Amino acid sequence: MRRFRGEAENKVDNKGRVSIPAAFRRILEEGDPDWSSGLNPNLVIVYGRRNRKCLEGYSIGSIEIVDNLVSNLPRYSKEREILERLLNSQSIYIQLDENGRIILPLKLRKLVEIQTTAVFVGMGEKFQIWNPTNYISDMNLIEKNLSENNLEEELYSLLDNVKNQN
Amino acid sequence: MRRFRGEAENKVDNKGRVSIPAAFRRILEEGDPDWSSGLNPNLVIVYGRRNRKCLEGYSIGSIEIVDNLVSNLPRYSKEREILERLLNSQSIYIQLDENGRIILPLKLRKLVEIQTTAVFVGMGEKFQIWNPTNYISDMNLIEKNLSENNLEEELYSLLDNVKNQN
DNA sequence: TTGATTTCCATAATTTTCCATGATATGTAT
DNA sequence: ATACATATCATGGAAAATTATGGAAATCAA
Repeated sequence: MRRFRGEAENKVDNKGRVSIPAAFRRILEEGDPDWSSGLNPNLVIVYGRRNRKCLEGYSIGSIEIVDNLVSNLPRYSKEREILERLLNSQSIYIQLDENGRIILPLKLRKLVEIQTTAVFVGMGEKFQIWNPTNYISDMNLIEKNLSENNLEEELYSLLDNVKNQN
Repeated sequence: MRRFRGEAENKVDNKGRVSIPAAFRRILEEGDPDWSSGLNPNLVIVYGRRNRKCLEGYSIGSIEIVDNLVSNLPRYSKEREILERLLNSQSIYIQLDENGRIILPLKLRKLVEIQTTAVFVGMGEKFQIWNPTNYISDMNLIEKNLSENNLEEELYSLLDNVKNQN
């Protein structure tokens, strides 16, 4: 499965319309089991991640993996109900329009402080949508953390450890 | 099967009429085997959940899954009888009207303290209907619980464990 | 009849769809 | 490479359809 990669900055009009970057559309199309040439792909936007000033976009395929994991938990267990709250109540289906745009409801724009511009950030199996300024801050925070503690090499070495466990 | 996602706050008039959020209607339509374009879908409202100040709405398809689970229990077992009580005697069929509304009987509104406004909360295979204030409290309770006990990570890791069991 | 319930109509606000345009890019033949 | 034709993309505006909601007429029940 191909992944969401790269960054793009697009305009948001006062109805909340934004273009999804063309590169991301291709991934959404591939990831939507109902999609076929000529149709407009669906996606899911999750807005409920704690401590995170951004929205997250998932292809239908990716979100179904998560949904199915939740569905395998005991139906009325506390854990499942909490997860449904975090994942389902705090998310919405959206379908791209004919021009490759979606509309971000006002509620979500306010939540992540998006007004006239949105940054789309590829994150592999999902992508994020940021207020441009907040995105820069978040990037700087990561950079700072990495350089101050010289973490980069250590971080990448994590990858090999994971591999060894498989 | 698509899932109930997102939150919506709608007015309840003094006859008990409320609009079902349009996004939820689509799911109810898809989930009702008798539905076809032009008709109004049915749903089931369960009001028998203990310790929970909300109503729960199921598509016909979803409630049948739950019903079947109950039917798989020994016919005259105590457990089955109790579950039939909670799920069957404490629930009703409702059909949407021409405008996408249902009427919530006074009895149910009193039960969950709904007066002029109701919040609809997507919970995957079902949705919940809350008094707005009670919903906020419930959400805060979850938040608090998650952050105080640093449970979020643990909760998400549950998903990975589930995966490993397959 | 009288109160309650259901059906039907009306409307403002929102959302969706459709069309238009300039900017980029992609391609093709000379 | 250059020039020209063809797509695709990001964006704006406006028409059309849908939603949420209130009120009134029609039906029903006791």
